[in-house]
Amino acid sequence: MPRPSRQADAERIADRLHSAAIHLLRRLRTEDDASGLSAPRLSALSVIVFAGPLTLGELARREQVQPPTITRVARDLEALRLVRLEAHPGDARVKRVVATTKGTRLLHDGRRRRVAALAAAVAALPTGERRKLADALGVLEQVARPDALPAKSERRG
Amino acid sequence: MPRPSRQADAERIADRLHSAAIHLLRRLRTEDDASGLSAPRLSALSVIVFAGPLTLGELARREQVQPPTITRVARDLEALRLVRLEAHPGDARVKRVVATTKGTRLLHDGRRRRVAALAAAVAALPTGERRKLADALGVLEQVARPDALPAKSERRG
DNA sequence: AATAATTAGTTAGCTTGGCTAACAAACTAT
DNA sequence: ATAGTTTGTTAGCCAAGCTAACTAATTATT
Repeated sequence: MPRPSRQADAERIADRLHSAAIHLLRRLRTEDDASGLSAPRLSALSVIVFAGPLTLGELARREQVQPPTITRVARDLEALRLVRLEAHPGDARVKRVVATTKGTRLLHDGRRRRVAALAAAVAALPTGERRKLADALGVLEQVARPDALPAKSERRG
Repeated sequence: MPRPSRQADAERIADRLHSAAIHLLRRLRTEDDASGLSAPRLSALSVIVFAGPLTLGELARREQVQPPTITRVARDLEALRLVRLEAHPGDARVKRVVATTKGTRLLHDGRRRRVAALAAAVAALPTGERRKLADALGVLEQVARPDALPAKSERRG
């Protein structure tokens, strides 16, 4: 058979990636009960824990959602005492989100539990397969990043 | 540093995969406008198109959602004339979902558009990186399949 | 200094897509 | 005939996304 064009190849990869991501998350969602946190909350908490204190706007951009969505997530996480909302010194418009000890602890425990089932499946893979997955993670993360997309038809590199 | 245990390795992979999947889908969701179909509808339509006519129950299992969710998705897709709901010959309880020509066409066009941005990012990758991604797709799909996960602590194989 | 423009975040209200509980209809087994 | 099972629907809830419209605070302009 003729070698598929780079474009066709990329589209096939993108399509399968898309589909796999959908099914992966559906599967993981069923594990939510264990951690007690939904995927978006867990994701936001994760950013707060790992990316240190940051403003709501920064968090919204990181999470690729609109400001009102972050307002609610932050409020909910605060009600659970997993984060604190602090005034920004020097700019009274801004609020900073900081993880509490409880939040940090819950993140690690909960997240581990949440991915436990997936981790088990990964651990059950033959070494070669697991290696393939590990090798692709960097690219995957890069491709999943919002700025990975060429704006319209630029960056044709 | 000491080589991480297989378990720790698997957990780290699972964790990053989880995170990447979340961000990937968020990114893709913003492309929804182009196709006019949301991710769940597109996914369901895809199954209907590729897995041929199937019953609502089968579709629900495939999509890993509960029956009422599928009822609604099917109703919406039918309202858009993308699928038809037919009586099952020989069992009046059952409904079969069949893709219309319009549905099949829209799937192919829409899905391509939907993943276009992702495909562009993939196409922009250096060949080696793109190869890594392609190599991991099979494993990724396997891991994303619902039965890939050991139920509780069974299926340790 | 006053005012205009911009920025950060919130509130209100809508939409989609999950879920459970309770049900109707149809099929199957006793 | 009747009891139980299976298939799908209806009703009603919740989470999490969005836009539009707003307040408060900062920055820029006159």
